[in-house]
Amino acid sequence: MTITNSKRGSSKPTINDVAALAGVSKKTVSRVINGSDSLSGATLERVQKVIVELGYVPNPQARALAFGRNFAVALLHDNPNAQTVLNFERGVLDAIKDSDLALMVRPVDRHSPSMLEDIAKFLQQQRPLGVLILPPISERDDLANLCRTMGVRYVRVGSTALDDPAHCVASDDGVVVAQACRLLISTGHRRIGLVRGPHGFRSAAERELGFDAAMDEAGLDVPDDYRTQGDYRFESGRAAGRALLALDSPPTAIFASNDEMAAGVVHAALERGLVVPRDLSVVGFDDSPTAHHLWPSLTTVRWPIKDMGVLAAEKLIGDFLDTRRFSQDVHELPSALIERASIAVPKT
Amino acid sequence: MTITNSKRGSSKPTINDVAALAGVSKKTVSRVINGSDSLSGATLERVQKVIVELGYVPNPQARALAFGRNFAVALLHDNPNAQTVLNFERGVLDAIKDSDLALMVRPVDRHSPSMLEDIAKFLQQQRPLGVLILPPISERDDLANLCRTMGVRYVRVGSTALDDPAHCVASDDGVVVAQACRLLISTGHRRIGLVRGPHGFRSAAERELGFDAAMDEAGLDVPDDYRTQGDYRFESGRAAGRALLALDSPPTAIFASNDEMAAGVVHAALERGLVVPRDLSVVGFDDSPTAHHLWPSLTTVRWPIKDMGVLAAEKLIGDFLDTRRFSQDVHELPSALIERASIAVPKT
DNA sequence: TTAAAGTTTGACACCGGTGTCTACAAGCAT
DNA sequence: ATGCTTGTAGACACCGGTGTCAAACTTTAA
Repeated sequence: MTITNSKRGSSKPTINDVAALAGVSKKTVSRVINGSDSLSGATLERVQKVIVELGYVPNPQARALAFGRNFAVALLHDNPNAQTVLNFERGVLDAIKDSDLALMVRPVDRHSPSMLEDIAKFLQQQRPLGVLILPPISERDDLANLCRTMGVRYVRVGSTALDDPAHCVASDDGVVVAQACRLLISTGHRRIGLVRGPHGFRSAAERELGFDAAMDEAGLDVPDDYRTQGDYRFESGRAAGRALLALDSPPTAIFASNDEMAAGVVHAALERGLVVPRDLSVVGFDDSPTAHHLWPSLTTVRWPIKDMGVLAAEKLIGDFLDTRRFSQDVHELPSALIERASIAVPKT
Repeated sequence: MTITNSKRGSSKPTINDVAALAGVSKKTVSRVINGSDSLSGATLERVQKVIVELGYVPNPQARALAFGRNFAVALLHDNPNAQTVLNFERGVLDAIKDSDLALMVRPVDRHSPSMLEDIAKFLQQQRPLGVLILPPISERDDLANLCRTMGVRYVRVGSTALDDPAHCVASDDGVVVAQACRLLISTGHRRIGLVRGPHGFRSAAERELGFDAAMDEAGLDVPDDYRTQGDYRFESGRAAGRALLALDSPPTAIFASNDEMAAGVVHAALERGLVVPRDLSVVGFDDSPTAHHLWPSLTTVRWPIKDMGVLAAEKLIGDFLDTRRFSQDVHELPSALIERASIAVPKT
């Protein structure tokens, strides 16, 4: 026993204080903290009692230094949608709230040429246990490779499985979009337009696939000019809406690949003096606040984003958590179709 | 000189490697890193050269342990508005991007009885250099006191100066709201209704004060039933709108204390078959995505939230930063009135 | 009964920095 | 030249944990 009591009586107790009071070595206390094996029931109990008595909490900074890793998980995102990021964050915090893990959020800039380097530097410096990656940057394989080569755990969140089940959490965009489109079809629509998401985005491709599936199923033919290109932003949706509505035989319903663009489509319709949904039905995707606030409120698709946060955290650092809500092998979570007021029976 | 080279050649260089290569002691390298005084130009230069050569970056975990503080600033928020949080975050990151500081984001639950304890535990464990507090929890003096007694620096963000200039960053809500209301008045409105923010919120009070100022100035009398109570959420705005429009002599314009409630007011108007802005002018506050996406797009007030992030960070940890954009004594930043399409000349 | 194997625990170095105190050199007044 | 102050840099302990390795004790097998 070479342990001395900490000098400053008022300060937070350290591992040394616990060790001294329990009459064991630091290392033994460390073993108790980390739930290591090979501990006799007697010592374990004694040490735990002292820990509680002193209200001892291990110092994360010291642990990080000795362990070579920060007891934290990092969230990498490129602000697809503020509400999404925050809700996901809530999910992650929910999952880790009983552990002594921390969450660090890292916004990155997808358009910066130094993005990968910046992230590499961040991972080098902060050494989180692992990273959670939100779309759209979750789709980048080079980022996943970076994590792999740097030995940092990662979980990618996406519209579809982006990686093997251990490294991804997915929604089923294609499935719900098909469901949404079937709703349009069963309401009577035959001429249905599409506003795509940006090129190169997996989510955009998945949603279009869902759209196609529903159209095929119903034997509906989609003319080329019914498929318009957007970039997930409001203005692109408005432009797409204007183009679609200016066609000789315009669609009676439009599926926009996200809510912002759907809002743009609604604006385009209103500009022409059309009434939504009487003259045009619109469906969006995301269930953003906008979808709720728009008039008419928008029928849309809601990602189970908070649950995805929980699941992603559990996948990433399940071994550090003592309670789990999801089983190991789940990786896809179902989205929900939120039916609101933007769909009606077509006039003709 | 008691320094030995690090054994593992491939690993990141440590302070020991730098010291050995430069032929100085660890402590001297430490002095260089921290820009301490009392260093001869010769050694400083030599050490700096080696640092660059080796690509040495100090290990934040080790620094945190020795320094007794994490080189990070924490952002405490209660999700007033997702976009606001994220934009503020951007500002903070902008300010610290050239330093080796990190940002940790901490959502808290204002309604949880253990909020203060949770935050205290967080501060104890993570030991950030300081905390940035976003409204509405920034308004809580007990939180500020907690920081003060725990010796953690803090800066509070609010609608008005919540603390002495060194500890707060403020917008000028009252001033812009008055300006917005003057715009309504000069457009011809005489019957102007108000949807208040929730009781006990400084921002709500400030905005009402601005409203009052403009009304007084114009000698307009505001009947009691023109002042309705909201809680910053959509539904409360809709309810308030319904109540106002059901009055015998309804207002021709309504100022809602935030955009969500303004959206609710717009819904209430549309429900009655009114056309906005022809039959009712509406002004909101926040410049949220909703304000932009609504039809008609909403005239509203934009907080300089990103700049407030920069300013708040500079106030909090200016001594760790080598570049500053704002002068020490600025603490109020001007908001902007964003004129869009929701105001028109009243019919009568 | 004794050797071999397994279990539990401690001493000690170490992670990579910073604080304190001291040694030494240079600059200044006496 | 002597003594004193000031500036510069090093030795060493320390922050609060974890890894390694060996000692002490227990159990099992011969």
